[in-house]
Amino acid sequence: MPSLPNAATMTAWHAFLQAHARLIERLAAELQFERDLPLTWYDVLVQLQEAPGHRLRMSELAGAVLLSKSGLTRLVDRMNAVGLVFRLPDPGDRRGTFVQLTPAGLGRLREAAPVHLRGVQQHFGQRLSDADARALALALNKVVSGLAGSQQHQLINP
Amino acid sequence: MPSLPNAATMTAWHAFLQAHARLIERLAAELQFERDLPLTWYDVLVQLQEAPGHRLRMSELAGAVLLSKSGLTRLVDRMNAVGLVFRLPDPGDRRGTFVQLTPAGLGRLREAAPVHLRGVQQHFGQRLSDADARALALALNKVVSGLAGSQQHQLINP
DNA sequence: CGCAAGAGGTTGCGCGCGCAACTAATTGGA
DNA sequence: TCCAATTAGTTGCGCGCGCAACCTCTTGCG
Repeated sequence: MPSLPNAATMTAWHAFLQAHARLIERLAAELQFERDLPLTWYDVLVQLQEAPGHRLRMSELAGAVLLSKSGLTRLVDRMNAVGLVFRLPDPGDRRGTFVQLTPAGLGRLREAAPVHLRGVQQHFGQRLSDADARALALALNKVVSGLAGSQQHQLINP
Repeated sequence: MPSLPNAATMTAWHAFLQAHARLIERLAAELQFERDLPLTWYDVLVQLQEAPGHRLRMSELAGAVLLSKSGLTRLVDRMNAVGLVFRLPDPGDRRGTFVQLTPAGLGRLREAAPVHLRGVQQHFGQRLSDADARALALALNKVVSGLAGSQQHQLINP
């Protein structure tokens, strides 16, 4: 049975929440105002750009950008409507759908990336020593792998 | 002019985003299913409980829980409707409104806190050594104070 | 085979939030 | 003193998201 968090843990926890909220707010605002691009759209563009053939299955993409299936469906609808991505049926599995980056989408990403990366460096990287960054990555990856290991919350008996 | 983030920074950044998304999702789900309480409500209850007289001004509370004014107005509406908090005019400044915890609200908080704190320990604190926790707090507080210092994004010339 | 069980996506629906406009009260000059 | 500028909070509105139900296609087991 787990005990309660100690003071050091709670301090880290509060700093973590504060940092995330402020950083995301700031980065999203910068991207929106300087490149007219929501952060969610940017995430999709990055994931597709990194994927082989610049395309991913809907479900893979949903997992990568931490969105629900329905949320991604509508997001892809919107991005498709303005020509940044398009849908492509999977010939091998006719249930499946690929999402692929268009040249326009790649262009938008190339415009936006410097703004976003500059923000990450300016508001996050710049404040951290190399040791800080390594310590952060190490500690938070422990947390992530711990969460990935434990299973879904038990809701009902199927 | 800021340079671009290095590899260590980007690694830390990705771990940070992953950890936050997974942790919040998990903690919110646990609180919802075990105590039928949204995480946002829990945050409000905590802030009020910590405040002198168990009450805060709307604007102070909005800042503390990282919500917009309108968002907090509706949230307090809902929590008031089920008797966890109530509004109280400020006699000293008749524009202002206090929000105060009811006994029922304090009760709900006391039921919920062990669940939430157990989750923080189990999914976050437990994975971290004392040194990890201190390093996290130190690094992230640097980030937060950096953000607090830089001013609002310049939108228009008034 | 043939049909039940499961997986991939989309749609109906409602909710929580932010933005901008608004009201009411306070403050600070000229 | 008085009125413009500011501050506190609420309301109208629309958007982005998750949940659950649904449809289609695939898989596996008799």
